[in-house]
Amino acid sequence: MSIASDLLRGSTDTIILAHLLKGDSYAYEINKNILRKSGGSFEFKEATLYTAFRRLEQSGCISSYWGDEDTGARRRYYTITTKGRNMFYQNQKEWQNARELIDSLVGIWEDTDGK
Amino acid sequence: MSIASDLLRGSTDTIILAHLLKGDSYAYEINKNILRKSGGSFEFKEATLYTAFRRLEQSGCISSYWGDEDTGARRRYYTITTKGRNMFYQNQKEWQNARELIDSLVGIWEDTDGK
DNA sequence: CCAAGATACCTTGACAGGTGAGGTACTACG
DNA sequence: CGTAGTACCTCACCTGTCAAGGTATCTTGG
Repeated sequence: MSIASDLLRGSTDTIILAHLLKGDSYAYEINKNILRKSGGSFEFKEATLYTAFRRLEQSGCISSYWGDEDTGARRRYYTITTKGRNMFYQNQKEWQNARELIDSLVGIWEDTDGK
Repeated sequence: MSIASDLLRGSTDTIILAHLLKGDSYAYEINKNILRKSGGSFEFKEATLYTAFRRLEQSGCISSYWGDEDTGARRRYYTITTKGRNMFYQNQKEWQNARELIDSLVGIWEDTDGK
């Protein structure tokens, strides 16, 4: 049953910022990109997706504007800000630390000390 | 400042189960082992720690008994159950999947498709 | 001897993020 | 015309974290 969502919880914002680093996009498209990149195994729930974008905008990491398509559903495009870029690099480092920490804590380690 | 706790959120139970896999222990000791293993960079907050143990016991993954030390603070020891063992191996697999997924989503990837 | 710190446990209330369930509006297809 | 896809949004609920408070015992330094 899909990927345990609590494991992704701390990476939601970072994943979104990573996509916007490549250029402006809109929530729905980013989610479909994630689905494709994960080989169909993961995408955000819609409620999670849109609240994440709102959170990121409110904290000044991204800014938005309406697309001007005159056909089909309207799209809200997002741009990553300087603050968002910094946040991303920071989060990326934190992820690397956390990953190594968890790896060392959930692995089947050999004894590290006598006793 | 320390490790972002949201990144650890989904691994709390797995980390505890991993320790109990090596033998019975008590909450405080496990937390200090975590602190030592992380090189002093991480340990659970007490409230988080004890609620996690209670959660695991209520879900049948661990069982507890009071230690019989007749000196010092009393200790509640925990034993991992068969259910807990299965849970651990399951969680460990999920962690590996999640880790790879996040790695692929927060990395600076090269283009994967034309456009 | 007594204060401080370590050991070891516990609970409560607030808060943040994820999510099910619901909604809107447009386009395309058969 | 009904269904499915695109694309957005909101609300109420649940779960896990954590600051803050508490209890009790033992050890160590002044």
